[in-house]
Amino acid sequence: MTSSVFNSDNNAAMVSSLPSPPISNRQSTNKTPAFMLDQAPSPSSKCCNRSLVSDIGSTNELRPLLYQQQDECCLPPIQNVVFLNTPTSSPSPPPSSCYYSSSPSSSIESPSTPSASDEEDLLNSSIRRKGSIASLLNSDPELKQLDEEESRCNYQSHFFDNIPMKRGRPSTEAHIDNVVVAYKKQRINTLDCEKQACQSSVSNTMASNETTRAAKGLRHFSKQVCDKVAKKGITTYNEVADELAFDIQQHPTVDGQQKQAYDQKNIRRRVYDALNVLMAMNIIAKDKKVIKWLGIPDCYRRNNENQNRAELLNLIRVEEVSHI
Amino acid sequence: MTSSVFNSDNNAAMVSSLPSPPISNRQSTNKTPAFMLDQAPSPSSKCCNRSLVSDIGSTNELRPLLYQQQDECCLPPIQNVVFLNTPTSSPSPPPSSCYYSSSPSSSIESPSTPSASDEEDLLNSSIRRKGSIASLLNSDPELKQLDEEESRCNYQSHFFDNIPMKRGRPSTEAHIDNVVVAYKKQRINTLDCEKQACQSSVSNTMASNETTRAAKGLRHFSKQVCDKVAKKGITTYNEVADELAFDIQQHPTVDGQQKQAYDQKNIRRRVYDALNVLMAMNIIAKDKKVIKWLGIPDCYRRNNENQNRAELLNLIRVEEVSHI
DNA sequence: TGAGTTTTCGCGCCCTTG
DNA sequence: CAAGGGCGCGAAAACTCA
Repeated sequence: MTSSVFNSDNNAAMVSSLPSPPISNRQSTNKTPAFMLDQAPSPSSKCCNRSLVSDIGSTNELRPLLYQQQDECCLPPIQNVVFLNTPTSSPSPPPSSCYYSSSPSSSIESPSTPSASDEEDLLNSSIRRKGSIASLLNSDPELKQLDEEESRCNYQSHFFDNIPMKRGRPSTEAHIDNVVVAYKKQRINTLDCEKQACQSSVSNTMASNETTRAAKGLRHFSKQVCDKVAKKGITTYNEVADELAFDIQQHPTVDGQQKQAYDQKNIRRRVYDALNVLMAMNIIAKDKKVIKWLGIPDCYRRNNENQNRAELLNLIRVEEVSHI
Repeated sequence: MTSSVFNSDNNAAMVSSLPSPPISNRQSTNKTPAFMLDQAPSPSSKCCNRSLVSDIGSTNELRPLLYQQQDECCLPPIQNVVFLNTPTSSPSPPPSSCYYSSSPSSSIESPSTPSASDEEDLLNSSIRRKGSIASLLNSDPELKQLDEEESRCNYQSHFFDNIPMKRGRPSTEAHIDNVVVAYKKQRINTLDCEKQACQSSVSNTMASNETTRAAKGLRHFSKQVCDKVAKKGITTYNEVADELAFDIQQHPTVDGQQKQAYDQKNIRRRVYDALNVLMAMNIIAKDKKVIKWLGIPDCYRRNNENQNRAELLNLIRVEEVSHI
């Protein structure tokens, strides 16, 4: 019973009719966890709460949720990053820019797109793997933006070193280039991330139709979970899970709603995973059913010693130049 | 079938005979299957790195640990977490401050490693590692300790910085340089994180030998994964997983080695989960096999929209109160 | 290229906890 | 009993290699 069904993509269409597995777990909880207003999609930020109760017939479990919201929040939607795949279309990050929009720090995001030529190569390489999430995440549509990021206060840099690919060692110089590129890219990511923080999953609009790993899985859900919790400040598992399930289900995805195929049960299970990791890092705290956003512990923050970093950057930069 | 086996505490003894679950994935295929030492915690084993090869018959599947990877990946042994060699092994978080002290932060495979004198220890490290500090510290008995966290957020931290040393990629010097630079950069982050790590669950003093959920599971592993990545700055899945597996395996826990019971496979699987969540949050980035610590994005910090959030929080809180 | 391996990790069964 | 979450099978993705 239950399981397997989900994979088929299209079932989404028939939403209600979905063969959804018995979701034992979900059932709308009764207790209304305090806070949240149920239902409402209040557009404005606050909204959200799990309220959507689904509860349908007792037996039925599909996803009745409603509302959805996505306001600000953080992290870049994973998927967005996708674009690279598009053949011609180019990496231009579509709406991506939006994410950043509101970020206070802003200043960044100019989607200009010129793009560093070299990077392209990297991209290509990555592209082939269609969608590894990682690649998607790291994909660098925006390398160019690096500069800007700099401005950003703290981006971080470390990364750069990334490397080549393939198991064998790549040739040196090639490697170097990669490294550099990688570095740049990463910077970008960082930025985005920050900015994006604002826009949350919204962007999913695009890309998303993947249905592939990039569009589902822990990686995908955890970002959303984090954003939701961050946004709400205090919430509950059910609230998060319900919203997430709802969002996903609703996900227009233009073409198809295959996505919704993902079973709620699965999403719910994943939410636990994501929350646990966040809890482990003390980014959120949970007491009973109440989940609180704690924020990032300072320790993890990246800017403390900015200056040091700055130095390093310069240093690096120098190297970069020399190499190139 | 399968599963459950591990839980029994002693199976360690009969290593080979373990009913080990079919480890499909792992299988040591030809390439030197390295296995961990299943059996007893051999105290002195030098092992450490993925190198341990024990190779068993091809068929055998026991804990084939893992890595075997080929060249490049071979990371040096890890660890850093030195000090806790103490025999008795108390879980008590020692001087937390120390842990990181000498960490060589080895990261990716540097075969040589001359620079750090200590490295030699690494070899032995296995022994000392016995209880990785991290694990000890982090062991979370605390699932509930929310309170602390709160305080944590800003705790402060003493940081000790570690000094890095080399890491190097074998070939190309250029690359090496980059790496070095990277390393430096990362140090910065690392530091923060490290500090944090220290205090993190300090309170755990007790507990650890739980074997219960507090001592295992995603929640437990993710903290460790995070700390490791933060510390190393740049690393790889295998490095992290191997270390983690090793630490856990070694974990003396005085009384029993029940812990080691945790199958490596499980740990490895969990590491993927943890890394994915961190990736989703842009705390780390992965490119190919290289995992980089990015640090926490500012967006998560609580200031920007703080006010907004704060408002909501209050609002919610109020509700909470009323409801409860 | 395609077959064969490995690495990742989706997914959800089912055992713990509350 | 329901919420929580350990755990690991099996399949997709990423690589290797001939």
